[in-house]
Amino acid sequence: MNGTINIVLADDHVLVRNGIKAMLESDPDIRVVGEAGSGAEALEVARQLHPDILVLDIRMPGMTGLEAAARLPEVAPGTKAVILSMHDSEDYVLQALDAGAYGYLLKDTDKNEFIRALKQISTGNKYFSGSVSNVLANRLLNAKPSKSASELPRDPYHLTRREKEILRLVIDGKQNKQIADVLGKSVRTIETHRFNIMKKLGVNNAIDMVNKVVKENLI
Amino acid sequence: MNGTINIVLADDHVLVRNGIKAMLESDPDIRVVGEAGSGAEALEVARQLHPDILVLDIRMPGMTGLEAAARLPEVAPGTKAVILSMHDSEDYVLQALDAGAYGYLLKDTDKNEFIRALKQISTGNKYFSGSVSNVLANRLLNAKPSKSASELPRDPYHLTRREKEILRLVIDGKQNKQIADVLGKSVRTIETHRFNIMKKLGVNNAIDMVNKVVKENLI
DNA sequence: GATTATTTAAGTATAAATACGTATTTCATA
DNA sequence: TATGAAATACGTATTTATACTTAAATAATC
Repeated sequence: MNGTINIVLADDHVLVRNGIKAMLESDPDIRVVGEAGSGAEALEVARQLHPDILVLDIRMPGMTGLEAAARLPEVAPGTKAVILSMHDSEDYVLQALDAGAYGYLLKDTDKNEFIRALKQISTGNKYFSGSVSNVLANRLLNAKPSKSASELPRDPYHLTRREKEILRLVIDGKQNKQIADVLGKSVRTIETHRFNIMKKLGVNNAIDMVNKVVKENLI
Repeated sequence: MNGTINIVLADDHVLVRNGIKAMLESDPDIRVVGEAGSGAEALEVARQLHPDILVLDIRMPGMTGLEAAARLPEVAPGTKAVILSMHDSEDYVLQALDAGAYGYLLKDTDKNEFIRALKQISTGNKYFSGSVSNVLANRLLNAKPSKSASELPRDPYHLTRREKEILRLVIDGKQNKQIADVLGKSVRTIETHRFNIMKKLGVNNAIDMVNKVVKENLI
């Protein structure tokens, strides 16, 4: 990353801010340039300083961290909000996402992970504590409920393992020569497999093979 | 659930297995009870030992970790699969989810996080490395915005009308002879169009052409 | 009406895929 | 250890696709 990451910390407890500040500034690339004790104050400081990242405790007097995160783009468009919380409550996590937060970290996140998270976020990625990913993953799975079953590779054509492996490479656009090289086999072998695969699938050319595989979600 | 967590490690490199094993067994609650060097072997060992967690490297000879994860319920219903990977590729992460994996950890995950992840997974939660959560979060956010922009066929390659028409037929699995018949043109004409299309798209074979068109939502 | 873009199509080669049949080796498993 | 499935590989032949170049006949547009 290019240069120092400027951070503003918002938490209504000075002690907590000090603790986090000490933790973060042990890394030479991170600098805490401002602090705030409430959501409103956080926005005000962010407007003045335009830090790279605004770390917001979720629970603060007046305006919560979630609210502040949602308003952040109005006052400091380039600044990325990160929510700090004690709980990995599903509600909070999803609200943070909705609020446009770039991260959701638990307060018991250890130092290394915290720093890693901030660095990743400063590059524009999102970072959610691993413990929180549970919420995201479940949400994603429930969003596409019927999929997970039919998303599993089906196998109605009794393709062997090798055949599937080769099929995968074929679909990836590799030609027989390349596949042969990758697998350390002769081109003739690949051709044979390919012939057998097409026979099993009942198709007459490579493109129909690809279409069939994609459509029927084989592999 | 409050006893020892039994783990089976699957990675095709003994060194990697040893490293992870040493790392994990520094925790008194975790025991590595088996190892495997391939996806198939992993399933076999899982069937015999029914561990709490099966840690699968994503890249293994023959059957990938993702495939093995998907098949795991058939051979060891209670065992939870965790994918280990070098990359936080979006594809892999989502595939892992689909495969029913309980976790996706990057290989550079540090010891504490690794152990925390396994403990959380053993209780039935999911755990995705923070760096990976980026993928999940974006997926969740993009789930509904039915991209009005990318829904429309894009045209960054300046394909002519005829070229698109032919491209459509090619993707439909038609071969040049058939296309020529349908359009009442000579096969050479179709070949020329096809050559020009591939040139414009910058691909070297039909399958990559299909892939590109599908992926980039041309046509 | 001149200019430009598109469509059409051929020439000439090479490379690759398709279509089988056949056959050996490997390997899990009965 | 016999058996069958899977993986390996060659032979032979035909068909398609790829890789260019060139160039004419049609549009389209300015």
